[in-house]
Amino acid sequence: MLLYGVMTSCTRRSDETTRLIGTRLADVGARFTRARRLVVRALTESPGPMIAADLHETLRGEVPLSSLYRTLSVLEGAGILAREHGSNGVARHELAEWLTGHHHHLVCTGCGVVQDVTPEPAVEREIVGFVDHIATAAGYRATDHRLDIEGTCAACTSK
Amino acid sequence: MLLYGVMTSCTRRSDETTRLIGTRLADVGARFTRARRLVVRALTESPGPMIAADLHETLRGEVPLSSLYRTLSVLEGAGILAREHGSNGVARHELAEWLTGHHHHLVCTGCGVVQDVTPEPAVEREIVGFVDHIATAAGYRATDHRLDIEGTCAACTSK
DNA sequence: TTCCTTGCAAACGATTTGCATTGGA
DNA sequence: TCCAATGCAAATCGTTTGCAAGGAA
Repeated sequence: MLLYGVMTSCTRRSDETTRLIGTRLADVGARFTRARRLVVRALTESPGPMIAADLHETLRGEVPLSSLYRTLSVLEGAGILAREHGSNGVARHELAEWLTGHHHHLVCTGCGVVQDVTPEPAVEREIVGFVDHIATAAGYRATDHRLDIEGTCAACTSK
Repeated sequence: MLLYGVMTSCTRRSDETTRLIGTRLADVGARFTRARRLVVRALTESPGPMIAADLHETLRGEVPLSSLYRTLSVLEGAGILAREHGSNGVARHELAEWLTGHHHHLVCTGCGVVQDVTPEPAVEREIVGFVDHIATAAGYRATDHRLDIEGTCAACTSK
């Protein structure tokens, strides 16, 4: 069985996640402020990474853009968020994998939505095996990998 | 056996590649100008994708920045180049896969160099299988995939 | 009280575009 | 010849930062 949309199905654990995040912030001498809670919550409830503009709109004026960017920067510096860049170069933000679990991304070329996918453990093990094989053969020591799958989501396929 | 650095080992075919590119440009009503030849050559000789600033420097004043960007845009519009975005959001450019063959990227977290890797066919087939499996299970129809392997290259590992 | 955080406005850097000029088929 | 391509300067856009004001421990 394949799990996807991990975070949305884990909201019952959001208080535990919140506690972990508070601790991590304290570790780097930062506070768990209102804006930071709002951003973490929005990302926790999202099925995939979000860009700053989306967050800004979702938080409807609660957090001005510059503060939002600073919030994202602090959370990333604390290792709570991860940043990546979509095909247009705009930064996408999501909770780090130590909070969500390791996962990959399905990118719909139709509507642009990005969705998390967690392969079943056996599949992920195979992928890791190939990644190590490829890296080793090229003289690299692999530390991480990112698999983006492009395609059309169910809704866009039926259009 | 693993092949990597595909393009550098294929320079003997660069005249054929050049012809294909000229044809493709003609198809979209564009000319194969000096600047476009220079950019294509630089990318053909590179072991991996390049950012605009690198190209600008490599072409040492031969092509002003704005023209370089327009050149990249035209070549991408014609399907000759592909664009992706590194961890800092800066666009990286490379020849499209119909010219280079399908490949993935090894990203060195030490020196930032990005190198092409072409897995052996059996490995690539397995990867495609997993990609389809994962996409299908989530209701997507996979059309493409991108695998970025992060790690440390031989030089950085020994440092 | 002491820092951390906020919000506004201004600065930045990568990329794009208007416009007059140049150049290639 | 004629339309595409060029190059400069100015404009965009996402993102970052200086600085003074506000807030939590």
